[in-house]
Amino acid sequence: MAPLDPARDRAILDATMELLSEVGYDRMSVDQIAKRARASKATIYRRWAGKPELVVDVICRRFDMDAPPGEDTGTLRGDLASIFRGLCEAVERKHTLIIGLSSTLVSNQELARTLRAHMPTRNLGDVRALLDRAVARGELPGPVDAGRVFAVAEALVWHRMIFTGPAFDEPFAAESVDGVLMPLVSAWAASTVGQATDVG
Amino acid sequence: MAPLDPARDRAILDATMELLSEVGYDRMSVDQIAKRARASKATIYRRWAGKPELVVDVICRRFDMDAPPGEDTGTLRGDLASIFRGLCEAVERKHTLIIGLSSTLVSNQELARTLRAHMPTRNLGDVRALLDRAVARGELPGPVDAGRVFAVAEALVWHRMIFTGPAFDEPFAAESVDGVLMPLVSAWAASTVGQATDVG
Amino acid sequence: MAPLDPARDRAILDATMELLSEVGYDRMSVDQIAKRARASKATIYRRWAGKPELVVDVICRRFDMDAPPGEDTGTLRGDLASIFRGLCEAVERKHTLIIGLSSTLVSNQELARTLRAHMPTRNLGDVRALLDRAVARGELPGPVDAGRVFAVAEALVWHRMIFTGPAFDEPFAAESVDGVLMPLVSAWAASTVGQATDVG
Amino acid sequence: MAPLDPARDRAILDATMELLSEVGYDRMSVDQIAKRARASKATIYRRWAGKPELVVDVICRRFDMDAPPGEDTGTLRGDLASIFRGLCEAVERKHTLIIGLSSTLVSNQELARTLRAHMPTRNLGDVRALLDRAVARGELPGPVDAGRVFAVAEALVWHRMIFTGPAFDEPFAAESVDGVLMPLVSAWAASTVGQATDVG
DNA sequence: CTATAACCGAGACGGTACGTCCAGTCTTGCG
DNA sequence: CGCAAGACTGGACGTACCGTCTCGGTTATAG
Repeated sequence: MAPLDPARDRAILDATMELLSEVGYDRMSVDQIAKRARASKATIYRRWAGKPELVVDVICRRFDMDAPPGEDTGTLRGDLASIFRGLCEAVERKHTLIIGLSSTLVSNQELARTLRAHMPTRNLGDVRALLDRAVARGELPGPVDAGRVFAVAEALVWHRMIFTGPAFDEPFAAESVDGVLMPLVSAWAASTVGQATDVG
Repeated sequence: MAPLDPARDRAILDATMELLSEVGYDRMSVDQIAKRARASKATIYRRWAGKPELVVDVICRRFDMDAPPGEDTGTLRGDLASIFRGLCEAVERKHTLIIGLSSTLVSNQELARTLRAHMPTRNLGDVRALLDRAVARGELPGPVDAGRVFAVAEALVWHRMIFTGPAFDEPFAAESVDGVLMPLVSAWAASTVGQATDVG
Repeated sequence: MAPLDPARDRAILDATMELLSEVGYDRMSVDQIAKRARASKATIYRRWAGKPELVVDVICRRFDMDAPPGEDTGTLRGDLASIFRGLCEAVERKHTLIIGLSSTLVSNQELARTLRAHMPTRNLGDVRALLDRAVARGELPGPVDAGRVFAVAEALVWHRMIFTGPAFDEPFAAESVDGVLMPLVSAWAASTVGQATDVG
Repeated sequence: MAPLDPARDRAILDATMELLSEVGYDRMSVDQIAKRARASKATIYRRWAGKPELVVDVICRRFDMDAPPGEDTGTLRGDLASIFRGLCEAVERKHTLIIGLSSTLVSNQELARTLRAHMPTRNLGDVRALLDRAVARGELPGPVDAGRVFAVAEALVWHRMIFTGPAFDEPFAAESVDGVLMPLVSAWAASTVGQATDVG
């Protein structure tokens, strides 16, 4: 058993995941985690430097942002709305878990980048497919970078969550899709110079 | 001296402000605040219910997001870029202060809304002026809601800060202004139905 | 309440005293002490550097070695036996309390000396009185230094406790009094040069 | 290599011996012992039930109280002083090692008895020889039980060590030999009933 | 000459205690 | 009364240690 037992990793990560959702970051104690995982604190601190690092690891490993795949509704607007609502759901579902991290994310930029890298891959593919379909249908005059679209969508959702809490209601979705995403996609497709991807 | 001495308010708010920038929310203790303000903890707790409330008050009162006023560059694009860079600067300057709040903001939504309400008033006026100038110059075919523009800009900046740290470099500004803000403003001005303001 | 509240001192010392007697030094935890004294650990550690120091203080303040006064039995032998049995009782009664200290006592000789100084004063007076009575009765031909007598008695009792545990049975007392103390006292009284007091 | 390797025994016992002298019983951890002996904790616990048992074994095997044999000085007083100083030296030399045991000795009386049984055999023979020589020379009118003499000497030395630290100076030795041991030996030799050996 | 069995070093594990630090409350004494 | 100073409870944090356990590797005797 010389190497750290991966089964303990899992038990601890699971317990942390549960507690994060139940009581939130601040009111979750390491002793609680240990007790629920039937582990000892030493076992936890042998793996992670502290509570924040543990939670970040939970995010990186468990947080697959498993948004619903994004259906094919037959229209660009419908597809975008589907994706967007999925993103809202995912963020809303995990928000307790995400919250306490911001400070750590900023103080530890490397972890932040790791988190960013692990997070949205799946949805990005969905967005790409969605845009391709729209081009194929003739709804868009040219190709659009899926990354830019997703970055803006993500920015809107996070901004909403940070400033007003996870109130992802219908007006918000409508305004985001009709007021921001659709105009942007149309403009980008019409232009021939929209190559930059540096927004997010 | 029966009423609470306003000079103490100021000393405490100043000390809190400084410490927030220096060490962040989590690692700032109330004892530190008291010591630096040459105040007693009782004096602090007589005024605020707790550490989160104090910090939110600091934000509401001190955090005027004192971005540079936004110059008149003669073009819509230049004006937008000026405002956007100012926003970046403000957020970057205060990011240590802002960061540690996210958890509090989410767990205490009322305070979050208060904060939101107090925060961007000044820049909003600048944005409004900027857009009016553009309409007057004929750069825009119709009026545009300044709130929507500002909300999107804000979302982009925060998203950037949260996920990659405050790396507000030139490519980011260019892509944000040219790739997102300009197309959006143009689209909104062209339409006649852009009234909703519910993005942020 | 700027100075440390003496009432807390007492509560903590009392709790420590009780627990020492109930469970012994090793199995007594500082958390237990805090809980029983309705105190916080911070309050304890503000006063004492650690568990050993606290216990040593308990000894110095509470441990008055309150042996029974030593009755006047009418004979030197009876008086000596009375005193000796009282000493046995005292040591036996407190032995749980005394035990865990030896290591601390040696590593901190100053505390050891303090302890030594505070411990046996009362019995020493009894011994003196006892010897005076014996001289007055003519049982002893001359005066005897009470300190020397008490030191030897103490040495015998501690030696017994350390090596065989507190088995202060009748044979031990008999041998100590008849075999050691009585011959010594007689010899000292007979001599005219027995003034040194440096045994203990 | 089916039987437990005696070389490991020795390495562990040596390491324990060293650490006991260096840091004392309480602050010596089993991990330290294992590390210094280049052994595994399992190897230690395969041989001894726990830290106290290991240390007691160290005492029993290594602690031969290797006092200098006690020279023949030609006089009873000189011989006694020689033995006594040897005892002082031995105790002083090992005091760090001995100290931390008292608590264990008391809480585990069986081990204490074992230790007691193994400890003083050698010196006891010396004392016996010394007394026989004195009788042969006519310095003593009758035989004296060596065990009683040694027990009292031991008690004096330990008492000194426990209460004032190992300050085994010349006055202490003089007072012990001339003031206690000599008078006692004389008294016992003169009596015809001094058979009890129950002091220690 | 393999195979079985015990030893061994290394070190992770659960549990428990330690000593530190912090939030929020309460007390004392001064102005 | 407000204020500064600071002690107080409660409880979480991260470290250290004990005694148990499991892992491979190595060595000795048995077949």
